[in-house]
Amino acid sequence: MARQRTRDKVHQAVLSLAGEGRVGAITMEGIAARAGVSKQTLYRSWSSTGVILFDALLARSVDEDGVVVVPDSGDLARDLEELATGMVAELSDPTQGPLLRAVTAEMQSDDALAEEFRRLLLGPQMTAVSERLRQGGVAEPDDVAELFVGPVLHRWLLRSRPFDADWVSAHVARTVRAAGGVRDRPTATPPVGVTL
Amino acid sequence: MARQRTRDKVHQAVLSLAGEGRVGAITMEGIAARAGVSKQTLYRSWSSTGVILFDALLARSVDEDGVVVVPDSGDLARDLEELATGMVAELSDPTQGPLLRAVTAEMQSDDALAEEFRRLLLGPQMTAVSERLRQGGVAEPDDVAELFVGPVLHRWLLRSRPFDADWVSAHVARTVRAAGGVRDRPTATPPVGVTL
Amino acid sequence: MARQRTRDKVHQAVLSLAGEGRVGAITMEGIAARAGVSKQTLYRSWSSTGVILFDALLARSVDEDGVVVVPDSGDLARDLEELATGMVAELSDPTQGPLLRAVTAEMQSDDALAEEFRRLLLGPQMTAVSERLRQGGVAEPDDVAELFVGPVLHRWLLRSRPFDADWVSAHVARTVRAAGGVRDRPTATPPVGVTL
Amino acid sequence: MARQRTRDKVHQAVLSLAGEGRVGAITMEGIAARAGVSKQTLYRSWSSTGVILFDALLARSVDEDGVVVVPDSGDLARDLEELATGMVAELSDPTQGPLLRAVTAEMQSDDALAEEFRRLLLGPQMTAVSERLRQGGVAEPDDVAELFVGPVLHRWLLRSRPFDADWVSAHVARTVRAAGGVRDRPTATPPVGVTL
DNA sequence: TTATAAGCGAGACGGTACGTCAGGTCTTCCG
DNA sequence: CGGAAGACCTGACGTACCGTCTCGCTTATAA
Repeated sequence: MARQRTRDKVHQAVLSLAGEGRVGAITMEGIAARAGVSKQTLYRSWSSTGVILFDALLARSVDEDGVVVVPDSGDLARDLEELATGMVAELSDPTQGPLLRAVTAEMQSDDALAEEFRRLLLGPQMTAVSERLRQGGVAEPDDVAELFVGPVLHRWLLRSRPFDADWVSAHVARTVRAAGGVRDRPTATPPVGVTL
Repeated sequence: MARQRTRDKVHQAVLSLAGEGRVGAITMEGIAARAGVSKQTLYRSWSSTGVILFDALLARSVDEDGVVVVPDSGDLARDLEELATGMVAELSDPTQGPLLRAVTAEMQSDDALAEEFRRLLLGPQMTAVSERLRQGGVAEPDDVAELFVGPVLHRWLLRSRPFDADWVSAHVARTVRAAGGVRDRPTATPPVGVTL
Repeated sequence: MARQRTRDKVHQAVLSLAGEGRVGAITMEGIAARAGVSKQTLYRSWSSTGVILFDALLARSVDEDGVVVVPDSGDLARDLEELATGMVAELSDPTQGPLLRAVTAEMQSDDALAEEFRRLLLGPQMTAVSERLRQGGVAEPDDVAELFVGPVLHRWLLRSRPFDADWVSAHVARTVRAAGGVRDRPTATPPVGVTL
Repeated sequence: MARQRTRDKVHQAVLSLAGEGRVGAITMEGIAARAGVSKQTLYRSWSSTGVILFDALLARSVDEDGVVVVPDSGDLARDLEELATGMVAELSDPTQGPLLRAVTAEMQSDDALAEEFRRLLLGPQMTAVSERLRQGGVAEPDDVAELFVGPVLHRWLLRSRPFDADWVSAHVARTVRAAGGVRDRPTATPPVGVTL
């Protein structure tokens, strides 16, 4: 069956539409037209634009192996800074960012989508961060992961202030302080990974 | 433009519709019908459902004096806990919560709405929190305010986990630790207020 | 585009609405509702109520073969009288009359509709009358056809006076006189027909 | 009070709007705006756009004395030709023509307007023509007047063919023939007039 | 001269219809 | 026989006018 072929065309169409701005204006009809696919075909596999956007996002962000990678150099502060910088880059990406915004918006009124989002994207990422923190000897790694990620989300979703490198460093410092200091291993081990 | 009588009818309609769940399904036509008002009248004063929802929210949350009040007992940890508990209560309120969700969602694709939100709601609130932190001797009060509020937003918007009292306490403790400890005044002063 | 089934429903709806008087109050929404059809479906095939009314009129008046028939008994005066009587009957018909009134009214401000009207309804009819006059040996048949039809239109559109049988006879006599008398064939031939 | 002043402003506005084409698109709001008058003032004196258009038309066509003038040189054919030429000129006038079209259209679904039209415009004009024909010894002057005017209306309203001088002459000849020939006075008398 | 009421502009208001867009479903027909 | 094409019903969009209804602001007489 031409399923994968169709998925690719649809993802391609979504990314190209998203790249043109106006992510909020993406419609089933628009995607169908751009992908050269019938509306019926879309509805057969996805129930709403939100789901399609999320699917496209996922296909791109877990590129091949379905693994979330978190840096693990042995220096927690350095790793957190790298992590935060990566997040900021993704959120600022002209394609990824708007897609994530749209999905986050739709989640607010679509429970099923929210569930998928948590299960396939948010959960693994939070787990990976938490795991890295536990490696570093942090006591309540889940909560500290939240403390680390929450302010980034706040700035981004509420658009309060732009990101800059100084803020990222200071934020890492605060997070580490909140965690009760670092007791990281002195020697490096392989990076932490979580399979989706 | 719109007479106060009309505004009241519209806000009333929005709240009643929001109370019935399905906030995502609120439409201009639905509001007009419920309020007993014509569509033209809505469009004359508000440009989208998002703007109306926000207006209704604002009218309700700054009831009379347009002032954001933050507790100030002299004990920063206690005040933050009270503050967080209040936020959680609002976010969990069956009317406020869904309205805020809807507005936050629409902000993602409506820059003007986002601007208003920041100017009239988010800004004053963040400023008030920040001000209380400064009173408590916190060094970078704006950033710490963000650190305090961000994780709440994260849990709520991404619906990762429900709120509970223990988490609130622990979160306050982490925030205080991240702020570098408290050097609060020993005696109470009047609560901090910020006029919208 | 539109399926025959849809066209039939629409024509049916128009005729039923027209039969209820108030032809001037016929609207796209009204037709859609009565026909059990969506507005989109109407707009897909017809650009205005005028066009729909005209289409319904046409569908009814050229029932099957798309031919305009003019009597041809060999006696021009008798044929013209029959023709005029038929016209008067149509204009007085409780469904046809109001429809024609409405279409004529809309033609005054819709050039495209006027063009269609001329091409598909007025033209063939005038040609058929003219042809019959030519058969009767009338010198300038087009102009005399106009002389014959014009006063009927005048009475009807300007609502100056009602039609009666005596007037019809006298009008035919005047027309024949204006044509310079009759030199009709003594023997009957098949009636004149013009294909639309 | 300042009634006449208002009427003038309104008539002025109507004529200027009519001169811009799109007579069918003339609205109460448009007239009010152009005339610098409130809608209430319009509704106080006129019940619909059709009535206003007709009023403006009337104010212009019976300029001062409210009299319809028909030429009366003693030569009926010549007078009819002059008359027809005048009618054609009016119907072709870039302001009068469209106004008349619009009024004629609205008459089709507004009985009260139709009645006024007949009483104040059509009636006097037909009577004047008929009177001139009677002067010329025509037997059934009312019907012949109709025979004379009808075809002009036919060409104009149904937009079948443009007017030209040759057609006018031929039409007058046909009319005279239909009337049974002319038995006009050899000497001229004052022109026939009918007071509105 | 000052109230004082009538005439008027401005325009908010509840409506109806407009013409368009997209959401989902169902049918047709081609490869 | 699966999928592209697209007709179809539905419901909401945002706009234009409708006809009614206050509002204040002239302005021109009556107190």
